[in-house]
Amino acid sequence: MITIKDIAKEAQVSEGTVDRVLHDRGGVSQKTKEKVEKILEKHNFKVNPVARALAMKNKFKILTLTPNFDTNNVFWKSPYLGILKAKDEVENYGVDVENYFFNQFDPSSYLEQFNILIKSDPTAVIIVPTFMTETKQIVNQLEQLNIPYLFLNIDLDGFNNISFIGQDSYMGGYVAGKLMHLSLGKNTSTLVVHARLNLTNYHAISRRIEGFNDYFIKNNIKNKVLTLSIDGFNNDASIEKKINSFLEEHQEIKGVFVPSSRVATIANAINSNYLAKLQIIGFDNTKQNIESLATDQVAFLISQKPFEQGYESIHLMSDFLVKNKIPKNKIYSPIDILTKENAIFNERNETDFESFEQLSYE
Amino acid sequence: MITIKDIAKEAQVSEGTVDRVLHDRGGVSQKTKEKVEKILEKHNFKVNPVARALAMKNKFKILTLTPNFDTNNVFWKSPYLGILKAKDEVENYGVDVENYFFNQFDPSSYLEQFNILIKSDPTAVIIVPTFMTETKQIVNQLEQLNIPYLFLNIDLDGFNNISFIGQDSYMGGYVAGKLMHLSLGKNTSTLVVHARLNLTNYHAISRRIEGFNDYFIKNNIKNKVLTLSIDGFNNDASIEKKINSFLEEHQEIKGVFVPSSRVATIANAINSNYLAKLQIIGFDNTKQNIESLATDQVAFLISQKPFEQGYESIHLMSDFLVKNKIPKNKIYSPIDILTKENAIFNERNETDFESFEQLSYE
DNA sequence: ACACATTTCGTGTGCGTACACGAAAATAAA
DNA sequence: TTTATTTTCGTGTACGCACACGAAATGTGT
Repeated sequence: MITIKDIAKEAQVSEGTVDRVLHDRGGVSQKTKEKVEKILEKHNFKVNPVARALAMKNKFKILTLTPNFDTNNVFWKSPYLGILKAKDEVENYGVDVENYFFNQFDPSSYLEQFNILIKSDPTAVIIVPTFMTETKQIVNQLEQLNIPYLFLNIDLDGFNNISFIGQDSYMGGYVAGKLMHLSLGKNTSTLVVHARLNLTNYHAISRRIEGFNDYFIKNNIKNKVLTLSIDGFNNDASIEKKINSFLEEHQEIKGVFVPSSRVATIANAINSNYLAKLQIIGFDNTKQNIESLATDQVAFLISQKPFEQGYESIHLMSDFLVKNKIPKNKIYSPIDILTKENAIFNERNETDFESFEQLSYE
Repeated sequence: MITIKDIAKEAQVSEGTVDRVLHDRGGVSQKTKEKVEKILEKHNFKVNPVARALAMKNKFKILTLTPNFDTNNVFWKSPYLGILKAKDEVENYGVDVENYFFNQFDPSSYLEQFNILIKSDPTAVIIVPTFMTETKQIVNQLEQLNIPYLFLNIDLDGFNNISFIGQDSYMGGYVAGKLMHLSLGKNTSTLVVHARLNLTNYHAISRRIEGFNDYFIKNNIKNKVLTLSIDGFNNDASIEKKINSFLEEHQEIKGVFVPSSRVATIANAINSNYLAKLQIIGFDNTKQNIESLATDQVAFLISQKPFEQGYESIHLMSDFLVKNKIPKNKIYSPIDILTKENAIFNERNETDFESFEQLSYE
């Protein structure tokens, strides 16, 4: 392993000079700079990230801005746990991680939390860019301060985010279409249920529906798709009423596609006599959803490894800061197909983390 | 962050003494040992793995023993690539990784390579325990030398391996059964094709078949399962002849289940007029198999993330050595359901690694 | 009491890098 | 040329831990 000292000796300069060249700190004459660079190149020198981390202790601060979660809306817990796990791991590299949360249904809370966040002088930021207009403002500030930022889970175009980590929504819907087709055969009717005012993931949701429909179109399969919009997902009684009367009217419906993580809520709302005859497909491996897989209420879940998304986002950013690794522009999570049987194998990482065991010291 | 120095100060001893207590090196009186331990406990002290790694430079050597691969049998390339990627990452922790390969059809080559490996004085070993008898001998040596070992991909019971990383074969087959059922409906016939003399993964293969059959039994679904054994997979012409004449005889067969990674070979051997009418399901995301998904020869692949298996095995062992993390006894890989559509999203990590980009220095 | 062995512990150095400080060299101003 | 100024660079210390070396403390036998 070649070290800075080796380079210095070969270039007949001091270690300090090599360091200045490496980090472009200036104060080196053009001549010696070139000499050192040539030797660096020749040996394909890479700084030892471990030593660097030790020396840099606490020089980096990654702040995250993600939606909060509660018992009703638990999806965002997974990325958060992933972030926590990664936080533990990058701490020793001198990277500090702190989390800020906002209400995913309230744009002003998004901005507000960002304004608190930015005061802590972050080295880099990871955000779930839930609202378009507000994200533009946020990004403006970040770019002025020269702070790198990464988009998590929601993919907005037209920004200079160093990367995006999340699922290809269109293809997620497309796969859902395929599974629906497999389960039902041709010539059936399916119902798409979504919230009317889902500002949050509007983009993702509509892309999923698009993909779902396209599957049938592109493969030339007849499938009558009905759509039911629901006003928010908070009033269980009204959901029940609405969906069951709709199913009453449209007895031909054999499958239900819920292009969001609220599929368990929908499944629970459906009367059991309808439920038994329906193939329901939805998104995300929340606890509730997994439960409804297990009880055969839901046939398939398309999952996107939210835990890993959070986990990876921190590592990606940490590697960017510590090791100067340039990430890919878009990092697509797997489109996991979950059934009753394979679901438990899928959430391994997350449950492992929650029951994390480690000796307290050597 | 609490350091050894802090502990030493609080215990009114030197750093050296704390170090001796931490590593149980002896030479510390019972009294001071207890005093130090109490303070260690109180602060939940953990050594900084980064500093430890820097100080321990090149003290650890992980050796792997895995089957080799070639163009005909490419499955084992993925774990190897995963191992290579991890090797890069753990190098800076003072962990050295070296790989040894054996012929997975030849027990003596397995033993032979191990005997070469063991001479290099490994700190820990990762093996794919392909042969039972020989593994017993190998493990014997390892345990006498007090060398920790981990099983990769193949799960043998009755050993003191610190962990197993791989798939639950039974459940893999079970999920395959479910997919077959979904594709074909009830009351059909399916064909299970496997090699007659597959010493290699005999255990895994038979567990998969078991799971496959159990799906239909447990869910009370009629399905006539026929079985076709093939002598090795090397003579393409003989495979073609055998399988097509079998399909000729049994026109009722609607699905083919290949409980191994050789599914593409089988699919290629089948005449196209049969092929179009068959649902074929097999295992593993090899290049050939993915290809046959894309061309609609194969309907589903059950994949087990071999790249990640290799990758994780190194990190697990490295964490065990460097950070003294105790791994879980069994680590099950996901049972990934691959289709034409989602396959490309599944192999991300692996392809990312092959086209790995990183600045040469800071 | 002494000499000696043994146990117990403190000090110092190295791992590879970051960065502050100040010295030497080069340049500009007098 | 001398002095002041700027540019260029070398030295030293810190990061937290592992481990070698040897000193101090304790114990043993006479």
